[in-house]
Amino acid sequence: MTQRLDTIFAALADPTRRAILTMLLEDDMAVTDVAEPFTMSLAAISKHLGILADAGLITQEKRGRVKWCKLDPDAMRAASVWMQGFGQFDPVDLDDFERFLAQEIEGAGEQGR
Amino acid sequence: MTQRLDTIFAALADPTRRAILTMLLEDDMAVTDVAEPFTMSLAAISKHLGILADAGLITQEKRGRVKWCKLDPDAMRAASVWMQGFGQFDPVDLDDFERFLAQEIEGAGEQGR
DNA sequence: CGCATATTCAACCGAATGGTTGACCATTTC
DNA sequence: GAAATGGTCAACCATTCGGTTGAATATGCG
Repeated sequence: MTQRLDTIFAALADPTRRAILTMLLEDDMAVTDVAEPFTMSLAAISKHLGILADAGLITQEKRGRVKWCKLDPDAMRAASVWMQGFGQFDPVDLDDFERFLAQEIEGAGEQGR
Repeated sequence: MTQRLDTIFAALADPTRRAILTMLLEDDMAVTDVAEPFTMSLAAISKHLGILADAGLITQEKRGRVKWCKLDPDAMRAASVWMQGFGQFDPVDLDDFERFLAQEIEGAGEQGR
């Protein structure tokens, strides 16, 4: 479990990867489509997706020559459970969250690191 | 905000730092006392605490020659809010969490990295 | 004052991270 | 079958990370 949290939090620590997760919240996507809004190479995105998959944050399924990426909430839930132990947080204001998402998606492709 | 999530998740990605946070859940502690259960050097722990403080996960206050470390739930809440946007997770079973904590604290000092 | 205690600083080290490029493999399409 | 498309692999590079050690800086105590 400790091992798992390591990889989950490490995966979440990168803004590109978080942006990818928020994109996948909209819909499942092929690797190439995930890469489209970013300025970095396809190989780099492919690596990021690999890290997300290792952490269990997404699953990848190959159908034909395209590999579909899909959000998998289990890992995030595990981390969330851990964090919530540190205090009972207020229920999330989903409007706030949507606004935040819109902003983060918008900024997704702009910078490398 | 994105910047902040970077440092928060990066801080949480290290098992030593998570163990420190769980220790601080019990009570505020001086740096030396935080270091006591670990096998690594005091300087290393001091660095870890600096990273936790930078991320806003703890605050440090110097009183006399001892620096007290105190959990600060705000940063964790910010990250938790972000994560909860990915799915409405079940309310946490606090008994489960306590059991998990006991286990993690126990194992805290055993390994370097 | 002089010594012990609490903590950080600085330099260093090996390993991991995030990115690049170019070659490669697999699948679909003409 | 040849060419285009989707994706990964491998080697490389600069930077960051997690740790070490030894010296330095406060602060408290007899």
